[in-house]
Amino acid sequence: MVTIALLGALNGAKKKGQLKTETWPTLTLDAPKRPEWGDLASTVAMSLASSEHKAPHDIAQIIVENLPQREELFERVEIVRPGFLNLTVKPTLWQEVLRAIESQGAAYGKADFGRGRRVLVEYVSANPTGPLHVGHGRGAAVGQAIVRLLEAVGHEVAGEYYINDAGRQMKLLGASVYARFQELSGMKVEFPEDGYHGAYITAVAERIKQQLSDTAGEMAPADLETQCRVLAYQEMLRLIRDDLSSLGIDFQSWFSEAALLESRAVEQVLDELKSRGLLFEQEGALWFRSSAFGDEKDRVVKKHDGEYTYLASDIAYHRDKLQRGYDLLVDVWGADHHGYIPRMQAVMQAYGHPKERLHVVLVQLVKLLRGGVEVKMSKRTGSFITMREVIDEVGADAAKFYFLMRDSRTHLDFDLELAKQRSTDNPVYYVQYAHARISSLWRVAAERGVACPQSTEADLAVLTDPDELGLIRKLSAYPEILQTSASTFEPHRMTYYLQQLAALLHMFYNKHRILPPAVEQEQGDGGAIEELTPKKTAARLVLMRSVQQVIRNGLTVLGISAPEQM
RNA sequence: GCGCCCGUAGCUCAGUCGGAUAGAGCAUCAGCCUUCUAAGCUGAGGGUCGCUGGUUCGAUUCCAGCCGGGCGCACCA
Repeated sequence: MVTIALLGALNGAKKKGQLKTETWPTLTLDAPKRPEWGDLASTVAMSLASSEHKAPHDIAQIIVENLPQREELFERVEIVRPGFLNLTVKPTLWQEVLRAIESQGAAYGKADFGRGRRVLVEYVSANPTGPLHVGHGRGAAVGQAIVRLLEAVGHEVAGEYYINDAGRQMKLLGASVYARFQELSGMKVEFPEDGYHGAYITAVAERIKQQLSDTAGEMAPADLETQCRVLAYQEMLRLIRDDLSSLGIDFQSWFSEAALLESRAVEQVLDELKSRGLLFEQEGALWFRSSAFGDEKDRVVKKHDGEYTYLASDIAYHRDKLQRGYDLLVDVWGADHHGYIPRMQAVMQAYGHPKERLHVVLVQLVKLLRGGVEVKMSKRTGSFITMREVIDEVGADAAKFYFLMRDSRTHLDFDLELAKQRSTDNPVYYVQYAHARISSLWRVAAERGVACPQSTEADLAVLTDPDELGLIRKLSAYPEILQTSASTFEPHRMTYYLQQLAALLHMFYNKHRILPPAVEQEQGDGGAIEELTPKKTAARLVLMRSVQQVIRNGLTVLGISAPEQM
């Protein structure tokens, strides 16, 4: 509404010939850092200075003169030093925020600029060779949050897990389990080099031994090994699904690499590229000319031994995604794969798309701490902390919140002790508690026979206290946070915002009364207690409901529960 | 060596499509106190935004070069 007024002022001034710039810069209004600078500030005057050949201050003056509805909308309009335009809006406008939250409910903050665009978010995609570890957990939380963020701004989104169920890793899995299987049968065997050493491998071997107890004796070793591979794979995939679902994450689709190979999609795709001169043979191998699209060098797709490289099936896989009609592909990868981005973006370009058609979100490692002390993990000995262990210890909500607290590109310190603490030192608890605390207000209100009015039934004009207006202002910022979060694929902005909102709520709650004291309670003669009229109670209840709604909306986007009580 | 990411308070990190005195939490210090839901509340100190140049009316933000950390540079996935 204020932006419209500003735009009106600019256009009005242009009509009168006071301004001549062709197209206005995008008008951004942000909340200034200091309260005395008003509610909203604009820097348009300064950014127009060069194209108008006028002093910023004069331009600001012109804008102010042309502001429509100046009296109705603004309490105060100020021009400060270089050319800041500081606007203090009428408190009545803030009431609109509460009405909007109430009427839009769960939709408050959402947008539809993604309308009509289909997006596929591929995430986790861990090899089905063992349980998920903590790093996968972070990728899972980030992926899910991005799916929901993109949905919230109107995209049609699907989450997909790409299963690497073909190739070397599977063979190693099978061989490792088979070796353990043989050991269980009393044979001395050499364990495969680069095999999987984890205890879970032996556990799988044991189960397989039981399952096959009748028929194992009659099977050829090769068949047995195949059996081991297939059964182990199935078990691992089930394990992964279970782990993910205990994190509250489910995928719309699971895409099998083996199925892709079986459909001969890889051959087709390579033929296609070949016919367009994008493949060439050299030193007995087949190469993709990715350097033609900005990659630093060309890449092998088919090795001299006739095997396809991982890249070959990845090209086919991404080609498949494009053919399924997605307008945007988002891949969530471990940060150690960053070098892979140029060649996959080359694939996009090879198919005539801009490289931005594929957006890769990188997720850095998680460093686990317990009470400030690092929990050492060693891949070599197979003693790593699984995602399951973390969820069992701290709970899915806390795990997700922590995974989403930082920019995914940076290393994350995750303190298990802190994450399970039920104190305000624990950010998850702090935010959820804000929500639960408001729920408890409804319970107490009911006990005391206080009705919780709709915004139309309450006189919101009594919300004039700086703490009240501060909360409302924060609530009004939510849509922009959500939308920025979505368009930059950065869920951590949401967790940060929620912590700030929760902090304001707790401060407010500690300082101000919302409900009148219970009748039987002594009124205490300390005169410093602020006067609480039924009108004020009603308005504050409306405010509290809005805060609760926004916290719930934010947590929901992040896939975290908003408990009624804790 | 080349490429990508990171470098902001003692610690963990936000912020930055260039904007006004750089923010939060933890820790530290100083008070207060047991409250509608309670595991506390209020306040204070703390910074050459890695360094050096450049562009600009204005740079923590953009550019270049350096320093430090991580990762990647396979006919592995």
